[in-house]
Amino acid sequence: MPPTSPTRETAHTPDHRVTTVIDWFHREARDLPWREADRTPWGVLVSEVMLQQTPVVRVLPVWREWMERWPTPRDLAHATQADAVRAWGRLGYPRRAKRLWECALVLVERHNGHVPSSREDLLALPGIGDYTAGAVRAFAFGERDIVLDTNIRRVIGRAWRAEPLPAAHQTRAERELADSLVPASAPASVAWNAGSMELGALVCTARAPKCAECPLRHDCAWIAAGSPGLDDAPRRTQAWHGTDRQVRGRIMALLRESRGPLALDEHCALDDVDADQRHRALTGLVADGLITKAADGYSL
DNA sequence: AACCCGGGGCT
DNA sequence: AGCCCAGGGTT
Repeated sequence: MPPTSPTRETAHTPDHRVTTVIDWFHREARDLPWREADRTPWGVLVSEVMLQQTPVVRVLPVWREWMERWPTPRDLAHATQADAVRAWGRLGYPRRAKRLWECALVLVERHNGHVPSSREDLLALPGIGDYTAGAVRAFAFGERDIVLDTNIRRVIGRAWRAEPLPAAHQTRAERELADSLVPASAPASVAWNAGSMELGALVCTARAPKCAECPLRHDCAWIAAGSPGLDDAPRRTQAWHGTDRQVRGRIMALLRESRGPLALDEHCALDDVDADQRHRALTGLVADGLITKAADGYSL
């Protein structure tokens, strides 16, 4: 048996903070349907796309409806894009529904109706980026991978680097630190990925962290430094009222609820919207492939 | 690197 | 009323 060098020993001994998060997760994990033993890779993929920028409580009912209607990629591939966009409801960012539907078509055509498990194949799917590819590999297939969403970035930034909030863009150093923290064994890596994400979502939240209940409160570099910098950290304010995004959302809502085409260029429900902005929203939605325009009006 | 893209619930 | 949030694609 070869002697183990100190550096290798260090690299393979999990940081005790990682172990603490894993233990906490085994005690406190929420019961979510896409975490059940009977979950499918397709269900996990759908959940991850829905959870991009949308909180769990809003995703739950829509995910259940999708799984009931379209339990496999083949089922969704037999539906229309309009069906998918309607069933998306008010989750927001409806391009995700379109891409999920396109995803189902690709899975049928190129992967025999199954979700692939390699990073390369996953990244080639529409709407699947770096985060979602890692999440599907970890949570659907139990593979060891790096999953670096905003929650995990915040937990690592605070507990290991004493930083109040993650920077706008990932750095190489951050990526390497995150990589070094992922346990070597696949099951432990999955528990770390899910657990650090859960900790960030429930306890180590962005603006009002519940440090008193945190399993890392005695080991957190940020707390040890006096929890600096949170109040004066820049806020990402995003206007909403009167924006193009709001108008697009209103148009999508009108079309979801309409059975036939709508003459939206002169629709009374959009009377309060500036004509230029209305036109911009409509042409943008057509360009995005979310709606179509015909002689009798717009439809999904 | 910068920009665009929803929406609801909480404080 | 303001603030928060399980990203991805395009330019």
